[in-house]
Amino acid sequence: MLDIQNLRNDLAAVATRLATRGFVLDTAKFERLEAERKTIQVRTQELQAKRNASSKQIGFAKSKGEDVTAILAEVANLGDELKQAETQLSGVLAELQALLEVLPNLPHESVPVGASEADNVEVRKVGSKPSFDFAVQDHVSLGEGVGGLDFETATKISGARFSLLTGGLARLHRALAQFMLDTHTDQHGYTETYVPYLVNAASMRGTGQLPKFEEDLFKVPFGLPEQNAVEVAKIQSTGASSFEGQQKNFYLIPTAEVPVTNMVRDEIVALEKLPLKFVAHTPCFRSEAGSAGRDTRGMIRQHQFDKVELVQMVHPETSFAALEELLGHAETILKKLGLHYRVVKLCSGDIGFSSSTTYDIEVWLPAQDTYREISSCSNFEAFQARRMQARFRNAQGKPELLHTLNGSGLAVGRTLVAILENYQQADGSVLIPEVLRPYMGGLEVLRKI
RNA sequence: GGAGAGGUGGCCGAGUGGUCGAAGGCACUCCCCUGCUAAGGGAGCAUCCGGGCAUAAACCUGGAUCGAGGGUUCGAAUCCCUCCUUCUCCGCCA
Repeated sequence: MLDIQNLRNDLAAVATRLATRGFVLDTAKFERLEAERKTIQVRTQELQAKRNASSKQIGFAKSKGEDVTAILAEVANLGDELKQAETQLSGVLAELQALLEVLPNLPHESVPVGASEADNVEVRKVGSKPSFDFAVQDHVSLGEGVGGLDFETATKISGARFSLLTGGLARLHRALAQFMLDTHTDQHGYTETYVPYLVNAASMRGTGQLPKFEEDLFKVPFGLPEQNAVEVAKIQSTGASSFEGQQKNFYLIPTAEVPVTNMVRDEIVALEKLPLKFVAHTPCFRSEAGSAGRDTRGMIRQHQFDKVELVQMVHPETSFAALEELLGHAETILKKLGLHYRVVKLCSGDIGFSSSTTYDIEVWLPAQDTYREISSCSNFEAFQARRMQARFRNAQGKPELLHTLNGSGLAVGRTLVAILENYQQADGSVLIPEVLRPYMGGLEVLRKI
């Protein structure tokens, strides 16, 4: 969430910066709501002050045994007016909040301005493309060739966009996750974290998935069955205010970013504990709404995939240094695996909703003859922290919003794809990168069956 | 799932309708005294949001917040309802 002070003080500048990411801010609406808010809030607070003063008087008078009927008469008709003002105020505040919640973050000034993916800026290339003196296969035929990659059965069990791994491939998948976790905990100073995969709406709101991107999530109803509008109205007409609590939803996490970052929601972290660095290996669930027809072959785009996620909560002054550091941590994995990749700085039109600055790491996939995203590392500055009220106590002892960052280190499924394609041999077997062999019981190659 | 007890500031904890945003303690900050591994005295010390204010800080002033939401009342931390959540015991369970 953006700082509302920012919008109040310099609405035009905010609108201009949001425009660079293709977002049109309805400034007229904001100004109207803000003006309404101001008058109504001032009036409401005046009425409240009046009521509070009178009530205090009554208490005071009563304690001295004086007659209070005169004061009581005075406040008698204040009630309705106040109630009306309060209702109006909460209505305007809710509207403002709704407007604010769907505003994306401001791109950092260092972010290149651009409209789409095509305007992203390549930062560096690391390693080089492997050369093959035979016709390369893609990961699907390689996986089926060495045995253990089975989309047909996955489709039977669940449907499209799921995969099933068995045997050596399943172990390689596990080996990758273990290797990544070990590297980040042993060498990069992250604390390993095991987190819930089902989270509540407040957590999704905190990191920015809700309210705007509900259709991208898997929602799991829990508790009482969902009521229809008529039933809801009936329940509410009985004066029950608890309707909300009787039926709720869980959401399957689309990334470990959600549960891990929300660890600090509504917390005030001691200064000396910063930076907080967590790593978690979790499955991720995405509905992939709107991506029908894209990447339908293979493991590139799935409803369920594993990812090792790096999350940091840092002092605002160090967040951009932390982003570079975190990006380096993700790159380390690719380097150790001997995979060729490039780092891309996303342009203003391509960065995610909550992000201020994002680097993507794209791994080389020979069969597709292209680079594919395998990690995304972002600094959210205070955007998520403001939504979550995640703070630290600064040197002056005052609570201040943290900066949050995260990045994939790495997407496990796509790393598996990259290894299959980059380490393939002429005979259809796949070499296992050396760093993974200890995790594979010493196995050096996945042989074609 | 059943029974019971709780949820109050950074932490502990008092508070059953009225000068309560909240005693006391711990921690922290500043000052004084004393002097050397620590003691005494004093002061300050929740958060968020408005208005004064076009702007940073400061200041003045108002409002909201005692798990959440709703209700009763001139007035709610306190009474009522619902929900969430923690703990203890029992049951069930990987």
